[in-house]
Amino acid sequence: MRDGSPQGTYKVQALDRAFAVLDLLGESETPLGLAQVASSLQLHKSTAHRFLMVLERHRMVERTSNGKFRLGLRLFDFGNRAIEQYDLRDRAQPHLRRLVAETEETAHLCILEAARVIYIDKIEPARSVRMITRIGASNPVHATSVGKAILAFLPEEKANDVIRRIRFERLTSRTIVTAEALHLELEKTHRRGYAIDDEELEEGLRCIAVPVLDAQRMPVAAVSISGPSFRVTAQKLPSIANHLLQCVRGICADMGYISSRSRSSSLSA
Amino acid sequence: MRDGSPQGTYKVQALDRAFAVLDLLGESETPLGLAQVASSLQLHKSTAHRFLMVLERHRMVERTSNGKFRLGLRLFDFGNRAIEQYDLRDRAQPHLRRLVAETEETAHLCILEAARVIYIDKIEPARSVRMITRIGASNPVHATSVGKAILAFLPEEKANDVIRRIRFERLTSRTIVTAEALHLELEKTHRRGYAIDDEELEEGLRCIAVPVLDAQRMPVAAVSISGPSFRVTAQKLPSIANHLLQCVRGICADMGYISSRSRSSSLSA
DNA sequence: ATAAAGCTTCTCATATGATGGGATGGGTGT
DNA sequence: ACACCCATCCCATCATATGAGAAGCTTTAT
Repeated sequence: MRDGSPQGTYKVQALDRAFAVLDLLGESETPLGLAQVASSLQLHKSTAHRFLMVLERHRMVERTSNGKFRLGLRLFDFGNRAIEQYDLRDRAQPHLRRLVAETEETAHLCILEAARVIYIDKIEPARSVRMITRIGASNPVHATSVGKAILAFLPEEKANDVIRRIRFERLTSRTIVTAEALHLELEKTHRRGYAIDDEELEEGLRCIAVPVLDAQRMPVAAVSISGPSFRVTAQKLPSIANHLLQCVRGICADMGYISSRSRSSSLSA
Repeated sequence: MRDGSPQGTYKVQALDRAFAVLDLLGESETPLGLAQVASSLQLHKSTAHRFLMVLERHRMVERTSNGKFRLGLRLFDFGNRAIEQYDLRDRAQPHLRRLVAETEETAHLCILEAARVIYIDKIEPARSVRMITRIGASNPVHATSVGKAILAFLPEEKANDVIRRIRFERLTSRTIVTAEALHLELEKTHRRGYAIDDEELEEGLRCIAVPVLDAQRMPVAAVSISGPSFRVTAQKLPSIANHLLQCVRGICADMGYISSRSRSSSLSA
């Protein structure tokens, strides 16, 4: 009973509804009026209104000049508090910046949660076209280089726990969609020392990632470089991987993950 | 009736409680157990437990390995969505970076909400000791350079609305604690073109700020440089102000705030 | 080993507190 | 001026959250 938490029991209607409101506002590109919120969520006007007023009091939503609602900055506050614990982010930034300067492609810093990877930082090269990812967003482990990088260096036990939770959705023609194929890939990844996502998440996008291992050699995060396939070519992979490894080495040092005789075996280029 | 919202009416007990839980976890440095949460908030164990379970289902809180609770990464997601609307932040970053490189002191980007300024970005010089501010946090307008910078360039009307809401708390011996004194200071600020906080928020901390004006010349944000008083000396202020003005000019250009014959009058050095 | 204390998880009868029908009023466009 | 749409507000009803308490589980003390 210590595994997943399939039991959807424990309800507090009001909370579910409130979060549905926040979700809705978060999804919407533009601020929404009361009526829109109410009808989208099948709530009655008065109910939606009451919720919005309470949420506004807590600054979880705010109103635009024309009276419409959007997410409030309190959430921004909470979000930053939530991420603070992972001071990994702050410490990693300078290293990521150097990495981006070297490779001229977009770098991401991710951590694992359940069976998804969450983007906790992103650095883009000045000249590049913007990527669509948003910090805070998440993607499935099985279709990302960062996901595979972390999984490949997790102990069997833990890795299997995660893999069991994956819903292998197909995202492109190359997405890995079976646990067996994933296991094979992870083995290759471990030997190679870095993970590759060859258009498995998105057509035309190639990524390469390296895990950040803590003092106990447990992967706590991963750093990736992503770019259009025509720029991130197969020949360039080893060179990029080298930059990544160096970057991660710097992060580990900064985090105080003593390298002892450390990452020589499977993680040196 | 279009002014403040003093009416604390509109209650949804469940929501207030849930946010109290999040607040508590956000304040706490370390993760808390169920019992701690329940007693801190005077909730009964079962109630607190139910809330935490629901919050966990929504990933608003997560559990550490030893079963304690802390803020969840869903909040990080929401926070980033909330801030996304202000794409000001993204666009301003490179300019702030340059500013920090030039001045070698910490830069902040802030916006006004009610009678407080919210830090939406912070860039620190590599060598500096870390400042204690956290992105997402807020400070009262009357005791910050950014607050005064924005207020000083707001139309009378609006500025007074804000000032009326201020609870003039004293934070240091130099804090401005009366509306009259603040009005005088704002006038000086407007003429000068930049705002100064001379240890009014915190002993030993001196800041200087310039507002970011949109196409209608309305201040939408402010950029500041903060540093220890012994480094940010009176003589250096004009020079720093110049860097700030240049930085802000860049931001405005990037945001598409057409400068027309613009910021020549009161805001050029 | 065993007991005791402390904390979490779970169940259920109760009344508290959220609900939504509907009335009111303000704003906008025709 | 009229009609429409939308936000705000009120209040009787009952669905919902509540909290006392029992049962598990883990850790610490004896």
